[in-house]
Amino acid sequence: MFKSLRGTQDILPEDIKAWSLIEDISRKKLAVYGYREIRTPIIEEAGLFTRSVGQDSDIVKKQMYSFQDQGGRNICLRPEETAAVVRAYLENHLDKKEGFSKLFYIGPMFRSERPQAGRMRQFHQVGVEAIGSYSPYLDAEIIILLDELLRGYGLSENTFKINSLGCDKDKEAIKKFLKETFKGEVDSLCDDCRRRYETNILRMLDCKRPSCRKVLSSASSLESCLCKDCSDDFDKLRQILDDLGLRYEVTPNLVRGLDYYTKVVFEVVTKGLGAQDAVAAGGRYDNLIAEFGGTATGACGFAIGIERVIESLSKVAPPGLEEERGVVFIATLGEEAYKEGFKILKNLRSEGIPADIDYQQKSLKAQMRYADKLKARSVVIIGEDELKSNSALIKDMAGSTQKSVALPELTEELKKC
RNA sequence: GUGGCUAUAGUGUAGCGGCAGCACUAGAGACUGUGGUUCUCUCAGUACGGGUUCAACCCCCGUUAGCCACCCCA
Repeated sequence: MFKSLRGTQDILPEDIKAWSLIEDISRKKLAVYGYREIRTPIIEEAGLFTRSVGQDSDIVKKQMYSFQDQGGRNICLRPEETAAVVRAYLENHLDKKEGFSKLFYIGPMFRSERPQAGRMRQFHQVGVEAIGSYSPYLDAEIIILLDELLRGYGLSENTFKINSLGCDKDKEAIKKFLKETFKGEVDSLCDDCRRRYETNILRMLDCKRPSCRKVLSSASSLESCLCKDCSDDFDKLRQILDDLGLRYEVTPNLVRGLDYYTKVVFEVVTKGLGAQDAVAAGGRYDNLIAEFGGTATGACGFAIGIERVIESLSKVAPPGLEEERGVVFIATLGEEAYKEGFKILKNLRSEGIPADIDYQQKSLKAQMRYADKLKARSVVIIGEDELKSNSALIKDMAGSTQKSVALPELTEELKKC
């Protein structure tokens, strides 16, 4: 027997309701905010991500599904979509056509991590990318949009964490500052932090070990490393969010794992998710467009983890009941009646009335039981007697009443109920 | 990738080194052609591969998968 690959799952009909709900709410809200959908390929040139996400990031180093295709090209399954959207933006000259673009996507991403609750190897994101502005108002809009989306899904207990990494120069300055500050204290840090000191020094700030926290606390006020512009913009963003009444926490140790982030970064954690509690995250990436060969311009975006939203939703709110289709069930007795019933079935469906029939020609009792399971609103019953009089019985399942109707009037009659 | 825990019908769960039970679900039926309640019957299981033993679902090892934490991230 074949099984789905590790870290992948089938989304069954019974689960689909939650998924389409999230997709529908997202599309509606994103349209209100002026975002337009973009779909990019699932496979991309691997270099797209090594360049943008970062050579040293875990995503690139050990989580990408990469392979060589028949032409010897290095291909990978996209581990995230920001880089792909920027690639598409430049490749299709959106920068020339519209200058400022608000784009969103919904789709699967792939990372070969060890699976655990809220962490799949194929997972799905709804994300937005607004390209073409440096304004803190855009940052604010995006954070507000994220808040509205999450609330729209039904997630209300969200904590917004924000921080500023500063521009490219500031980021370098911060790294250098950290390198020098902790030069003499590397030995007192945990194994992970010693590794981070070499590979991704910013991540050290994220360490949860109390001993490391103690050592690192002296560096927690990185805001002092920001240049005036970055610091002013961060202040401005906070001011806007305050004015709009969005609650957030400034989290100085919030660092994103993707290299392209600059200036403001944010993350939303929600309840009921265990260790993988970030439902959404994002930030600015003002260098990426130029990095990919475009004219330097600002950009900002986020991605929401759909599985995590659903997971969290299932903890806070029980799933709703199955939607009523108001289906009409056709029950027949005998071959001739079945033929007639099959015609009626086709006519009802042509009229847009949901209708079903049994394909095994079971006993009437079994057909009725099946009709009940389908939550049929009415059942059309045709047997020998009905065929003789060219009529059918319509049974109302809720009221348990039935009446005889001439076949030519059947569809009209069923439309009424 | 590291560590820990777990694995019994489709689902949820008992059990014992010696015939694997229960509930739900599914299917059939309870006087000729009528659902929901009730009753009866039926289908269906010890994840996989080794080992110990007269005998393994049970003990041991490995594999796989899931869960939890780390790591990382959505």
